[in-house]
Amino acid sequence: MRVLLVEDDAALGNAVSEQVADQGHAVDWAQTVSDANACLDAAAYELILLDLMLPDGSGLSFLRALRRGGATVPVIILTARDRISERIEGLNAGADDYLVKPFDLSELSARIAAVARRYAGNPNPIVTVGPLEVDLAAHVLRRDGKTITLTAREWHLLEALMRRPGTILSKTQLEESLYNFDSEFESNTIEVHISRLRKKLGKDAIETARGLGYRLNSMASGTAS
Amino acid sequence: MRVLLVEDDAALGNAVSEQVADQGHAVDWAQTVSDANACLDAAAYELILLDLMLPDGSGLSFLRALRRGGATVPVIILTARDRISERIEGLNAGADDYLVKPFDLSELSARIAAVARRYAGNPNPIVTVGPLEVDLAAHVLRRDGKTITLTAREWHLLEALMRRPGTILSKTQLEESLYNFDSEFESNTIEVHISRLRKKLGKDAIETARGLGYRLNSMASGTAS
DNA sequence: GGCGTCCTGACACGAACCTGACGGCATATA
DNA sequence: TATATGCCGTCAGGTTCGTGTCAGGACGCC
Repeated sequence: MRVLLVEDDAALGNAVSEQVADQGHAVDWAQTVSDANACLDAAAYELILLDLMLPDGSGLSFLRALRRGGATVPVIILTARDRISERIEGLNAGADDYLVKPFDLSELSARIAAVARRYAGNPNPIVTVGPLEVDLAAHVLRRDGKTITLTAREWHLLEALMRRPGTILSKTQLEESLYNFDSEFESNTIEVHISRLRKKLGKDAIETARGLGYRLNSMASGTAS
Repeated sequence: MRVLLVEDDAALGNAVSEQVADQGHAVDWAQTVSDANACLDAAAYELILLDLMLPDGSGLSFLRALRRGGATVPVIILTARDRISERIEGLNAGADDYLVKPFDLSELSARIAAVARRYAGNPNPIVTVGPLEVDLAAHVLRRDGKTITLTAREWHLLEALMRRPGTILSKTQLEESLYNFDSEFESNTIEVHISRLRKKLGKDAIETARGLGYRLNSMASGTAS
């Protein structure tokens, strides 16, 4: 994870950033609100550790501005023990959590790990074409609930076909999308890969248009052999 | 939201359930672990408030059992001020948050609101993948009850893979999550670390997809060599 | 039927991957 | 400071398996 630490106290900042780095995360340490904003402009963070008492402005309004801007990044507030109202305000301003200073470093670790776990990620978009469920990002393909494994070439081919479902793509076009150049020679590579794909996806998943090319059949319903 | 309160102290239980109800949520109040289990069988909850000191068993083991069963419901722990280790253990056992007794009721409200907000869109924290139990916070890894120790690099790699179980991650992606930058030139570091990880986790814990990358195999069941 | 296009099993090559070994480096211990 | 320990990146040799090629057959179209 990439973590932004916003904290003006040098000693605490050092300790925390070291601890976070030890946990294997990349840390950027901002000492002021304007530094923090600069960091946010420069990089994307998965977690922000935010001190509320900063020299050039309130961490609270920084947080509120962040949330108003639609940012969903988890924020953990670092706050003093006696400022209960501040903690409440922080949570209401959109913080996910807080740590009371002085805090145990192992507690910090646990909380960061909790956020990391929670952060685990939004699922990838899944496209369905006919009976096929495809998660292009994860390279997961399912048919009737059963997962099908494809090779690299087969994925590229399927991706090319899925980019324009229903429309016919010529062998030349498909070749180009596989190899990024037109093969000067003719070969039947595409035919072979189409054949291999059909064997996995089901015979009718890909339709051939004689003399023109191939297209994904979004209506297919047959079964794989 | 439907909230399950597990708390044996009558006075506190009354106060809390009243407060939660005032916030517009439905509350069920269980005074023992077995009561709580009965409630869970009977209804689905969006939030659990859990006291750790209960007459008929530890709230911690209740929580762990809950998580082991795959439950993703947010859990806020209610704990005494002086029990820091308990709080940490609680977070590691899969709690999302804790409140230190005695707590301000308005703070409780703020925390519930925070959970409600967070609950809106976030997916499951990952604790077990296949035969592996992973405690990211404590950096403890278990397989078949036996703990396995990993080196720093191995942890990062495993974390990256666990963040998206089942999806294929390219070597480049894995490299980035290890080093926070793309290595300009190629080495087989990832391959080597994958090999070392497999030796510890079991051969089939990580699947390789030739030409694409690697993925955690959540179905793995073989034994480590 | 005759022709061209497409399908598909078989096969061999080589890229991608695995893994044991080694040495550099950092940290711990005395 | 000297020694020991363990992690990590590199390398080399071995292995696996994806991929292109080819050939014979099937199919559609005139």
